[in-house]
Amino acid sequence: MQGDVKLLTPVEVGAWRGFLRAHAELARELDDELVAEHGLSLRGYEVLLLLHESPRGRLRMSDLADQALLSLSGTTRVVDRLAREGFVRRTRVEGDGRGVEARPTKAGTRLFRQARATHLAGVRARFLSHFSVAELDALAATWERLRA
Amino acid sequence: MQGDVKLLTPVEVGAWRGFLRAHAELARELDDELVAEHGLSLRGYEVLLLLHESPRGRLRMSDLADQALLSLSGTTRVVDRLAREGFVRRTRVEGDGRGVEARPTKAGTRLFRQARATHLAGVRARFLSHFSVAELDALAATWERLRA
DNA sequence: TGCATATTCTTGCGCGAGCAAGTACTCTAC
DNA sequence: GTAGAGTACTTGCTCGCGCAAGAATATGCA
Repeated sequence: MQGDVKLLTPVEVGAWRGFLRAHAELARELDDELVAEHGLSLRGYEVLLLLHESPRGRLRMSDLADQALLSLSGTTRVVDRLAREGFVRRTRVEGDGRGVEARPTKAGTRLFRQARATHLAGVRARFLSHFSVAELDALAATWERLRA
Repeated sequence: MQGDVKLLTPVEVGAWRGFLRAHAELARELDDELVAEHGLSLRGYEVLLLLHESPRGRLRMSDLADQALLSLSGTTRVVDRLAREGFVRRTRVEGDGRGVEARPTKAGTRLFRQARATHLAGVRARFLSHFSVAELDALAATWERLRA
């Protein structure tokens, strides 16, 4: 019965489960850190990041959803929360009455900058610092390869 | 203001966000696949896997929680669901009346073997197949390094 | 022994997520 | 210009998760 399926080799298990475990632990730690120091979830940070990175400093809900790998309804609620706390504002899209854009308020930008310092330090300490530039390059290429 | 913080280099961004994105997409796809073909969540699969891998074919709730990187209460509910569907059974731990062990039923083992075929094929197709053995080895070493 | 403390698991509660249905607006075709 | 189809977002619902409190059992120590 076991023989029906070819199981993974130890190396394969190491590469795959290590990946899963690394992600689970990093995500949890980085989220805890942001929440503890800024009261901002990793999701909230990600949204503020995407907004700040976008060319016009704002994004339509659907674009935000795409970039955040989040459902549209999920995006609505993240933006709800950020808006309720005063970090983001909704505006109607010029020329399309159906559309809504989210953009950071001043307070949102301030929070983002502070949170970014924490977050980048965390990512460096827990992830980036373990690799040489060449290794980072190899990793980046790795992820790129998966997308094809 | 921007100058206060040293931002990530493009390579760093590629390595880090690629990692996040790869995980998000793989996890979603593999979960969808298992649910569609076997009505089993990735969590449920993981629990069945851990139970089947464990030396005695069963695990205490707390050990299962540790290995699954899940809270104890979360573990209680996953096992609840699997038990309700008849794939897992709870038994009291011999010699410790507080303890509970989970172990697969026959149906659970059958489901696991079927799901494993699907899942391994999915992991190979979406992840493992993109790498040489040497690359897998490097990846495994990568994750090992993060744990220290 | 017997009582306080610790351990193991479950339960109550609230939150963040997705799906499907609802609402509001736009576009197409006649 | 208006009906019907399409698009963009929000809302209702349900589910999975963690935390904190609770229940049951075990342990330590007088």
